[in-house]
Amino acid sequence: MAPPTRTPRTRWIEEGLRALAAGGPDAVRIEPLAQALGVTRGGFYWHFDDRRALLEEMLDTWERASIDEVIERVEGEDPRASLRRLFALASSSEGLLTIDLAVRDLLTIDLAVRDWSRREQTVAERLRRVDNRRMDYLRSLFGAFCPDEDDVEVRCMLALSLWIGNHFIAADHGPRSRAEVLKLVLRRLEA
Amino acid sequence: MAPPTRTPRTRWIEEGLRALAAGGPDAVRIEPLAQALGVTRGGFYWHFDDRRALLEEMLDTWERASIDEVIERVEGEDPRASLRRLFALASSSEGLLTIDLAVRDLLTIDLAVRDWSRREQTVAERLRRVDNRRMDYLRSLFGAFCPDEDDVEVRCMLALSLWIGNHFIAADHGPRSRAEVLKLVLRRLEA
DNA sequence: CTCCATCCATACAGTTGTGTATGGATGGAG
DNA sequence: CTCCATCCATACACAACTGTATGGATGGAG
Repeated sequence: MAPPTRTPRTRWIEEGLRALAAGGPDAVRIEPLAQALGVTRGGFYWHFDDRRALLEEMLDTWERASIDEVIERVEGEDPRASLRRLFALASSSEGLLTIDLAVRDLLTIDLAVRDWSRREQTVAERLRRVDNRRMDYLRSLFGAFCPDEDDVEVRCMLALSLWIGNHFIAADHGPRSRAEVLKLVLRRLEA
Repeated sequence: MAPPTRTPRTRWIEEGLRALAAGGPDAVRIEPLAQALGVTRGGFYWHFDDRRALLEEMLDTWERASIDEVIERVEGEDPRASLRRLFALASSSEGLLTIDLAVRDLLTIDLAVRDWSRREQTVAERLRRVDNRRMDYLRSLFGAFCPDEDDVEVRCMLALSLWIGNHFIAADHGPRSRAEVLKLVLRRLEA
């Protein structure tokens, strides 16, 4: 049925996501992608209508992958332990997901999509779905040991902000390392 | 001495920063810039060696503008009031700075530069200078009413993360508005 | 072995941008 | 009025990419 298919759709999508992570949406160009895959653009236009179509499918893949896979990875009994695993993941590079992208890549794509969403409405809507899913999960974690609703919401916002800020902030912390500061913050958030 | 200079360097830089804010560094192209300014590229290459030179000067301008102007704007007696003004600024659009860019633009440029810094070492170094300056300021604010050093560092990291996260996070907050959540978080941070 | 689905190479036309070269305009200083 | 600094228009050479068209190649199904 399905012959060896030397360069199937998924390879183009993977490579596209890699390019997105590395250089943003403007860096996702067919010609360099083909070169990276060791072929010409010939096959690309067999799989996809045009560049837009690839970008859409890339976002489909990202949305599906990041909406649950990360959560599944840190889920467990103790909500506080899940929180710690969540932030440990932010610095890790081990493991692969269903699609052939490392966790580290998934995180970098996340950041790229965030910036992208500032200028594309459709991307913003996808990000909203993903972020809402994550917020729900965070609410379930904090809600497990915080009685106050407002308190839960505050902690969720701070946690997600921290997750993002950790990668977008370039500041030093004097004698402390970033990892140490993160540990301190986390201890505060799960108090 | 200085004739009317119809389109001086600063106009190109301004328009470049506007393009950066709107579409990221890849959107800063000479041809469209010239079109936006109502001229051809003729004059551009008189002012600048090449596109890189413009990007450098844009970053110079941004670095100088954002390293102090925002701080001057919120500075005052009460550190808690300064904090509130800081976060009020994050949603405002009033007022102009020395260069002819609105505060809102300056903030958007900030986000664009953050993403940019992930792939350009030189940009990352500039951002580090700016972020360190801001962190120092935040430390002075929190330090005014927090005795514990670790506590200060935690709050600074959270505050800066929140400032950024507020713009990069797309999640909803159930019955609450984002502004309400921000107010709750701020109350917590200045407690 | 043949056929067909799948994928690739190549060539072409068109677009958009870069950087250079060159010949002006234009207006204030002298 | 003249000159010069400042700025602009135009034209050219070049590069990179997009999308289309067309003719293969390749390998498993039948």
